[in-house]
Amino acid sequence: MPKVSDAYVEQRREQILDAALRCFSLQGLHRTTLDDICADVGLSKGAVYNYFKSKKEIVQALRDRSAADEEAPMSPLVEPGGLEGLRAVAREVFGRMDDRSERDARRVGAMLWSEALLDSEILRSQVDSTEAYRPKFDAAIVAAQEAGTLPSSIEPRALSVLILGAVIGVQLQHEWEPGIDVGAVGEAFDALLTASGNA
Amino acid sequence: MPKVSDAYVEQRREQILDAALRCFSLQGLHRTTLDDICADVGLSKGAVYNYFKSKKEIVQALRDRSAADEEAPMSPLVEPGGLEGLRAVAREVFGRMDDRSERDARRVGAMLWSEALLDSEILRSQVDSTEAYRPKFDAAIVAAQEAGTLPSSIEPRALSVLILGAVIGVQLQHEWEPGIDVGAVGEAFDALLTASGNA
Amino acid sequence: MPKVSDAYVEQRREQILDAALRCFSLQGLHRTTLDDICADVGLSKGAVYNYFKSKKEIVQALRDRSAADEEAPMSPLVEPGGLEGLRAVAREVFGRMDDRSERDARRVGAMLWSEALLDSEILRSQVDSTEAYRPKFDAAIVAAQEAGTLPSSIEPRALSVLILGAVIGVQLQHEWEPGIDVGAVGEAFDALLTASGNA
Amino acid sequence: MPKVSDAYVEQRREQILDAALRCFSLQGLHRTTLDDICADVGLSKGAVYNYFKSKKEIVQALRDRSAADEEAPMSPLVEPGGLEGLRAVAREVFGRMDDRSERDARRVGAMLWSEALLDSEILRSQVDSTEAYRPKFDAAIVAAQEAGTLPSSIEPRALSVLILGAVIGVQLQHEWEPGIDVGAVGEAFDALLTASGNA
DNA sequence: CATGAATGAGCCTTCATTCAT
DNA sequence: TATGAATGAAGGCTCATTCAT
Repeated sequence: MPKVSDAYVEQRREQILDAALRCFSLQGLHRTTLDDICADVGLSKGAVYNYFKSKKEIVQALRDRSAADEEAPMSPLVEPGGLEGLRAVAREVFGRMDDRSERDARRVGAMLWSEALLDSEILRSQVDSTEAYRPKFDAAIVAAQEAGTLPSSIEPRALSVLILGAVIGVQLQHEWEPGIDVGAVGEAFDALLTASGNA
Repeated sequence: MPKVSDAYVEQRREQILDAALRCFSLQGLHRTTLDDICADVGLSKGAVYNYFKSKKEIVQALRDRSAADEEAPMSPLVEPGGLEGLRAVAREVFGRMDDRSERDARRVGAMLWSEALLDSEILRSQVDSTEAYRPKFDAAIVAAQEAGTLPSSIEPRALSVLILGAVIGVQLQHEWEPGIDVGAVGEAFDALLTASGNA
Repeated sequence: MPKVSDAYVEQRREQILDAALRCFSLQGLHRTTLDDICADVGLSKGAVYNYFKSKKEIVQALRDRSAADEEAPMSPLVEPGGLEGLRAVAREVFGRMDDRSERDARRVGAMLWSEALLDSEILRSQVDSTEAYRPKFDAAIVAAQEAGTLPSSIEPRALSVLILGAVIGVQLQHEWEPGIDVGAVGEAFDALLTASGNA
Repeated sequence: MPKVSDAYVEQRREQILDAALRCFSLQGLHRTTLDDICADVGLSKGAVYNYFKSKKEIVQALRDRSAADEEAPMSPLVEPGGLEGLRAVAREVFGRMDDRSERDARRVGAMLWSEALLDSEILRSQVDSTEAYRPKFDAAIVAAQEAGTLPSSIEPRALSVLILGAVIGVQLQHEWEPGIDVGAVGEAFDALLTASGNA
């Protein structure tokens, strides 16, 4: 019978993950030490190890936590769906890239993209979360094609890879060069998509 | 004064970089040790340190070396330029993503994208090399717009960020999921671009 | 002042010691953690620390507890005493080495033999308990010599060391190689002792 | 091609093992840290790890090294063999127990007896080395029985276990209580063995 | 009395870097 | 130049012990 509630445990885990996110964003996954995280969260090493049994588990938890955040902006794919859905998602996603409060999450997210190349568990989580909403992407594309607002010659799956790729790549460039006007990039995407439908 | 010719030195450096590329591709920048690289290249640690004064310098050299490889496929931007140039570049770039012989380079390249978030020198090299051909991108886009084959409402710079982003993001996804059909993605890109010009 | 009876306290202590014995037998004195013991006994760490003020004290208590068990089989040394007493003790001791229910106690006992080399308190307890019955050994030997059933040229003290040593060493070998037939070893001891008396 | 000779490597390994033996004898296997060993041998930790890849490997090497030392005193079992061989071995073994220069080896040896209960590799080495000379023991006993100098009713294997056990147990007692006169114990053994043959 | 979260010293191990040969 | 033994600063993780509830 635990002395503290599950909510307390969950809260502690979140605190630790928040600290880890800050540290990772600042120093990277590998240069951040457990001591850094402990100092940031204000707990001893032993305490942290009561909530996560290894550094890798913290990284995993962070990766899993971000999966949820990635799914939210995809809802327009279902409703209204079609071209409008794709445009709404793009608006949302490109728009959020300037949100300061999510900067650490975006940076660490990008680091995990690299980590996924080397760590099969990270990769699994990464791919799973991407594949979770790819069908919605595909469906929206198909709907747009059927509505005649997107060239029907394009393979839906390929286009969804292309669009998701653009989001990923623009986000990376934006972290490299914060001066990049992601708002304009979003508009360019919107214009391109819209124009291609009027062909 | 060196007893050996510059060519010999350069050759040795290339051998070491080749070995490092293989190791980094396999184990990542941080998990690869100098011993791994030494074992791969068949030299002692002391020898390696005669050509690079630190592990970081090896990483830097690799990053710089890849800059050259990135510039080559961009030549169609100048000649023929315009929409055709953009399409030719895309064809080339997406086409190369399936080239097995460049897989290590692509993987390490992707790792460096992440490293650039943390290391200002890597970032500098990364941004410099990107910015080196971005003007050509922009020029080709402007040319296409003037030729009426691309919507003139799109901000050229934003579109170049979007396109480069797509390349980056598709490459990442392809490394995560080798099953992705990058050829089809290239075609999708081509179709999208072409269609938007006929609006 | 304690709210609970001494009997309750004693019972709890015994439960903890039983758990510790199982853990130590399985993992050794040093590899066993307090958490292991707590898990085995089903108490929290705080509870355990209410009954023993350190891990070392648990080890000590176990060592002290085994002293009692070691004294019991020695009673034949007094009655009937002499060669018969020695033979009876040997029968009893070698016979018990196959008792599954005492296996953990034997294993931990052997671990404490090693620990006694390093810890003066364990050593003290170990030596005290051995020396407690050594006089009886000596007396039985002397009695046998006087009865002419053991060579009088043998120094009693030396023979008692030899016999106790044999018991210790056979027990160790038996734990290393459970296949050893300790019954036969007991008979060999008996035969040797008997034969030497008929010289 | 190693810069240093194999002999140099072997010498370094021996130096480290010697240091480890001193530390283990003083503080035990578990309380001794790598730093203790490094300080004793006068090398850095990194250097020690060039010769042994873990602390456990040092322990193993020590255990294996002692196997050789244990075999040497057993040669009389073959020549002259029989009862005389057994007596000669006993004389040698009990005689060496007072050798100061082998004290650390004896103490660590005893610690390994305990460790063998928990570590299957140590156990393997321990049992292997014991079983290596047990056949010679058995053969000498059989020879003595055939010569009529040992009761033929005794099972040879059981007697060899008993004798080896006596050596082990006496050694342990001697380390606990250095005051024990092992010379006298050796004589007691000799007398017992001799007397039993005259029955 | 019981609980178990928190502490923090300490341990084993790794690895970039140096330097005598 | 090439070698690889040696260095030593960290880093991840463990665990006996404490103490507020």
